[in-house]
Amino acid sequence: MNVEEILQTESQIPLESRTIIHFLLVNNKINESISNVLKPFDISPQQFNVLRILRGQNGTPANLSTLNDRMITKMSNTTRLVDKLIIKGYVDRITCPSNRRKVEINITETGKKELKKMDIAMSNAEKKILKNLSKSELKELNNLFNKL
Amino acid sequence: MNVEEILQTESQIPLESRTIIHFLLVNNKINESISNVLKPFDISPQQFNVLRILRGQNGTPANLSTLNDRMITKMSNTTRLVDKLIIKGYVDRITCPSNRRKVEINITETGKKELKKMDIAMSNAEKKILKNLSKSELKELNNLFNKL
DNA sequence: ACAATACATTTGTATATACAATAATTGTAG
DNA sequence: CTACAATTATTGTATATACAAATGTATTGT
Repeated sequence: MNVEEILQTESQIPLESRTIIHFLLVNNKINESISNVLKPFDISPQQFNVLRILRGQNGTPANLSTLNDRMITKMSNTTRLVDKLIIKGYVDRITCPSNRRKVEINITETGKKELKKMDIAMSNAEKKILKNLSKSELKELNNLFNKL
Repeated sequence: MNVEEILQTESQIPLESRTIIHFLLVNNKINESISNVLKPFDISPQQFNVLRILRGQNGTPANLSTLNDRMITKMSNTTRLVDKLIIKGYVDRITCPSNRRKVEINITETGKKELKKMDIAMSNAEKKILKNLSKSELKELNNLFNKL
């Protein structure tokens, strides 16, 4: 994935700008791939993200602010996102007994089962995206990201 | 930016998944920063992208499919995106005389002037995002991206 | 106990985006 | 030269997202 080629420019782009643009281009590719993986499951990347967070809770219910904190893409409307997962039967939501302002959101058995299928598809897609990088290159990439 | 810390998990995530998640997290940070830079100019990242492409044309008008090809984030509605830039007076659009199916889109002088201001703000933001990476680390990052 | 404040979520609304359908123009095969 | 296919852009519509306002509940100070 070459920046100059895609942008069709001959001019010299400053290294910082080039890096950011490069980053956005790669990100786009990743997003596309993720969307394709999830499309058969009729679930959006954000919904998938929420499901994974809930599973990671290991049975401890999550409330909305917890979800928001841990979501990759923060969005102001986790309520409606959870609504959609409820309709699909992947999560349930009850008002927190000890503090009725809060809600308790849990992944259902159906949700876990479906998530497992998605994981496999996702894992394959990830490997495909990153197939040209060696283990050490992957580590290097993570190290660089850590610095940001 | 540490993945495990943000995801609040103690479990070992496979290197590939970790890289992708890491990528998405960094991307989110970049997007946020870009949005903040552009907010005072009342322009979306996509609109900014289109303006830059048009400037890069050096006077050669672009039609919609050219824009679509070069845009970082492809979206199906470049028409309405251009509409908004026209309202702001940053670009103009005429139907192509030689092929009336096509349109010719150009950046205006006002557009160029505003874009110059945005560039400065954007460049500062880019430097800020990448401030913890050395020149050689930036190059390394670009090299890794090239392989994807 | 009451009012004021803070908290957690939900709802309203405007804008953005994705995808499909439509319209307008051009190219082409017979 | 006409019918049909291909190209390019626009419009319609449903869903997603961002941001602000509203709702319901809990906490705090007096």
